[in-house]
Amino acid sequence: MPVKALRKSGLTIGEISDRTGLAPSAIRYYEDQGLVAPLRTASGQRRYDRSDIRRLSFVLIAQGLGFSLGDIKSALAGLPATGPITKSEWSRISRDFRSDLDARIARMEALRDRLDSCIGCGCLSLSSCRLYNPRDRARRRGSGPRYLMGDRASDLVRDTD
Amino acid sequence: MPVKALRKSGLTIGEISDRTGLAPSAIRYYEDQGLVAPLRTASGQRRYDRSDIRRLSFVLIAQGLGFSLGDIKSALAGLPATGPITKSEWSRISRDFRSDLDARIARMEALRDRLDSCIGCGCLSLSSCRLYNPRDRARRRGSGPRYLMGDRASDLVRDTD
DNA sequence: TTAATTCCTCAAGTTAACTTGAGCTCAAGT
DNA sequence: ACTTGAGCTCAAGTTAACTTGAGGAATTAA
Repeated sequence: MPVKALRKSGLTIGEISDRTGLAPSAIRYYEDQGLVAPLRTASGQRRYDRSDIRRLSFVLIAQGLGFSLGDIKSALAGLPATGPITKSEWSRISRDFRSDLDARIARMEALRDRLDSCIGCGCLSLSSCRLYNPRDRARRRGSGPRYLMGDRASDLVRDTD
Repeated sequence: MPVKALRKSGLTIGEISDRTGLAPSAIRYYEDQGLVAPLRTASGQRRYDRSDIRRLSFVLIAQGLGFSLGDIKSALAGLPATGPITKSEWSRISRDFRSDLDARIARMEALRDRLDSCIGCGCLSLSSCRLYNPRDRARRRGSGPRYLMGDRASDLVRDTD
């Protein structure tokens, strides 16, 4: 039989850690959160597919851009939980993710371009200001109900400050 | 004397809350963090300047874009802790903040434009990939030392996945 | 066959950014 | 004068995203 026929059954968590820069504990945590689903050996050790490196790299990057694991899980929804991911599947992710990214980019650009004029002129207290986009990003940390950015924008309509 | 001569001594926390959409508890928290410094009445109640609405709106927006309160505090450093903020002062903030914003925008655009090709082709595992920018954003949550995105990029050089 | 690594699970700790609640004071309306 | 709605402080709880540590099993290197 061909020399290079037998492939290892998968990558260990340590190898994945080395390849992605993620701590093993973080990788296990992502598994708990349903972001990655490695196989197990008979003795219970995790074995990852090579494609999981790519998957986890995506998690890392999207996270660095401020997306929550929940956001990322949604973006990844529909991909096969295990096994290689095709180029067309990544393309779909790309399309779905793009609107999110575009919205964020637009907001950043608006802040960048308007910091002078917008903040300087008091526009920030207008509910119509582009920087307050109620439909974008439901950021929440801490507990209990918290209204989202822009939810009470009606209170901001008066521009007397 | 002129009819409208006497101005109220300042805005209460409730008024600030209504105008910014921030919960009073959040506003007090920001004060603890040094982001705003209201005066106090003889009895100890907080009294805000009108300019604090603008200041807090900036906090809200920057936060929504993923900046930490620490980042924002730095951006705000140098502004007078209390009293009105001039247009030129906001312009300075704008300039200082702009490079941060530009870096983020660039990274988002890179991800947006390269999701297909970059992730699809395995470029994500290259340390040279633009999406891994070691100098950008030291995100940390949780405890203990954690290496930053890109710190171990050398482990990612092999592109065999 | 040790000895050293690496891995496993599970519980508990950590940080940021707040919220909630208790207990009390203050201010505003009638 | 009173009652009710704001405010105040301080301690403790919460969520996300992990880390750390204890106690134990499995792999790998020598």
